[in-house]
Amino acid sequence: MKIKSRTKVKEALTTGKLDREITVKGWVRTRRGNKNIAFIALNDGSTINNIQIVADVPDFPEDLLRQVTTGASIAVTGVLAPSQGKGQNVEIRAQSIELYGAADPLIYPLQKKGHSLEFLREIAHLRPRTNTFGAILRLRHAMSYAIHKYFNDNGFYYLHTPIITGSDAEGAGEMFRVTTLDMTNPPKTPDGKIDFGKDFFGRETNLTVSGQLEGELGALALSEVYTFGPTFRAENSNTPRHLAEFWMIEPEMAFYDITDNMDLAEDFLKYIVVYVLEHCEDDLEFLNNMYDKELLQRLNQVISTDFVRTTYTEAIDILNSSGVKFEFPTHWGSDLQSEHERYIVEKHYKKPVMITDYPKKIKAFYMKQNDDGKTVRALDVLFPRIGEIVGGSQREEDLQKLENRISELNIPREELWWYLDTRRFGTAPHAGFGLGFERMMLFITGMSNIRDVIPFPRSPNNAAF
RNA sequence: UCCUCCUUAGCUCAGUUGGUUAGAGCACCUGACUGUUAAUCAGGGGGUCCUAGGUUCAAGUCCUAGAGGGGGAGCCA
Repeated sequence: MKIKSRTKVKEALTTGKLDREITVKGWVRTRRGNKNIAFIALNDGSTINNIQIVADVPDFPEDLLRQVTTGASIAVTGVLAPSQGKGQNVEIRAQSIELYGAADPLIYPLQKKGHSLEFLREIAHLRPRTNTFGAILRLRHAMSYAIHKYFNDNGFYYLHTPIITGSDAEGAGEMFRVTTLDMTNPPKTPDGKIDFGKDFFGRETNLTVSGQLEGELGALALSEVYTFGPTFRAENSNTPRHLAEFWMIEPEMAFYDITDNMDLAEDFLKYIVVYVLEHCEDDLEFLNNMYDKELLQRLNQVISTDFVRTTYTEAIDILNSSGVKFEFPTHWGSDLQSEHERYIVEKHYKKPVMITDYPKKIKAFYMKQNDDGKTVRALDVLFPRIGEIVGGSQREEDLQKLENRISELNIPREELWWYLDTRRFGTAPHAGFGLGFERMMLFITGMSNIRDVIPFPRSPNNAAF
């Protein structure tokens, strides 16, 4: 499909078919020049690179060029020609310029100078027009596509798990309530509680915190499935690594054990990195130069090394014999804190680490219990700079063991009858994990705040745009 | 939620031991320049010093509270 009479900037810059008349459309990044000649840097989002428009000022109405300022949207028709100046190979000699929309330079917030990421967060409606967010959004798309392609090519089916859930048993975090009840005067039960039986679904409902449980239902029928959708956590987390609304990828595979799970996680993560290195060179180079001089080096290192595979118990031993004084002392049974994870990944191994076999006390009910009676087949993948990027496990497929664990943790069993049915009928070994999409974005882009790798971030006290 | 730092022009920031009319760079406006590269050069306009109290002869500067933001921690992906 081709839009008649419009050439994308990316194509114009790379086509090699010179001395032909083309039309480009986009937004002005800068305009400079004098009363005889004007240079306009035009960008349409198809690439981080701008195309240079050259206009002989006397050929155009004075009023028109005056309005061609940073942020304005224009269409330019002219001849694509080798550039006379340095800095670009080709340029367009403008024959006609049409102004779609001016951007009053007195009040347009974006300037041709750099802006702080904090300032850009306040104008999230305009920040896609910056080099940085153009690069990030193109990478976000490329990664999404790579994820679907990877799973499709490997025989996985994309399963759409529900956004609205009646299950409160997953335990992955605080949930957002979904209701149509009148909040100023909700119906009450005889004992004074809110009567959710009168709510839209006839029960309490929330936004999903994970598609995993439903993912398991799919895996125990289609063998390999994955979800890729929005996920909601109402935790009051104020960190550069947490969002209230984020996207999560959750593959779930029948007949996989914990080792298969690790093999998949490593292969999958490397595939995404290879994909963006091959398809997003310009954007990555820009981010490498502007934000993180070691970005490309780190990405290349990840794909050329085997991830370390170790156990929780070994990790504790490493920490205890490290000689490092941690703020939180480590002992077998305590959860690994950020400082511990960082030491393991960044100081001890200096590469991605997969840790398995955590104490069952600190992990979720559905994880497969090991024969030692103390640990479960959990899997955390830790990345340098990011920390935990993947959390998963082999799942407990034994009905009796699963029910026992549910009882021990006082989880309401009746809400999980459908989940337990999978163990009752044709149960099978299976495993899966969750990848935080924006965490992966942080790693790929070198950005340091998760609010800068999603177009419109939602976090405590912030749902603007 | 806890700890900590920050908030001065449209943006990024300086502002000394509290002391006259609060500064710079960029942006913007005007002018100059026949090919620029975040163009350059000259000139100009632009301020609720986050808000509310307080201390003081005097507060951008010190104190208290609040709001917003950054970083760290917890929760996790």
